[in-house]
Amino acid sequence: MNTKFITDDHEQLARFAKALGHPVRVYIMELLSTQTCCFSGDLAEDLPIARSTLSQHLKELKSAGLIQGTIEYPKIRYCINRENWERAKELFGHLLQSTPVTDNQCK
Amino acid sequence: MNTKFITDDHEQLARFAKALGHPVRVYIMELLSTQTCCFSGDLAEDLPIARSTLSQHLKELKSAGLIQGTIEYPKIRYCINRENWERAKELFGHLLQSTPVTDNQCK
DNA sequence: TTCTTATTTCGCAAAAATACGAAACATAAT
DNA sequence: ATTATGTTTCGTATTTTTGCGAAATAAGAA
Repeated sequence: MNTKFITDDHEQLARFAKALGHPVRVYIMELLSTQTCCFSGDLAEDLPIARSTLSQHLKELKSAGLIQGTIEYPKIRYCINRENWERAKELFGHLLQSTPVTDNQCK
Repeated sequence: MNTKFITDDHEQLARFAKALGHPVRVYIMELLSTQTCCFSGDLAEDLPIARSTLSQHLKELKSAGLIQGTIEYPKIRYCINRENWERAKELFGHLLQSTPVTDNQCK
């Protein structure tokens, strides 16, 4: 409980991870990361959940900064937020690519 | 709601992501990914949370398969579960490294 | 055997996530 | 002005997560 062990990067990474912590949201991000964009209705046809539920998942991804929506009436086009996606890439990459030492080197 | 849009990989990635969806757990995994192992008590000294709370975070990481503990009385040595960590690396890597096309290619 | 140590489990409470259907919204078409 | 369309917000219920302190546990030391 000393100075500050949990950094802003830890917090940010946790926020991104939490947003990815549901299969539906993983599915959406995967789709968006290959296809650049999509409409809520198209997703709704694929996924076995209510549209209102899907909308909430989109809202979460949006509030985590991973996607953004632009209105194209009567639809809404959802795309990846590239800047933050890059940031997520960096943070996850840093965490996952760190190479654990051979073994048994506890402090 | 057709055949199966959400795959086992989506589920697995979501499970890993969810486990990483808390700053304390990110901190722990970062520590373990550089330092190979640690004891619950050492973490407890660093982190501003009750020991029982820390224990629950460790339990969650364990049940997500990201870490494992071996008893060394009176302590417990926690290490990364390398096999699953590799799996997480693959899954996250695949998702994050996919290159979105230039723009505007909705279906 | 009794004490000590490191950690976990238990019991609880508060907050957040998940999900649904109904209703609301904003615009474009009629 | 009314209707149609795609999506979101609202209200609600259920489940899960987060957090704490107190009690339990398990083994080694005294």
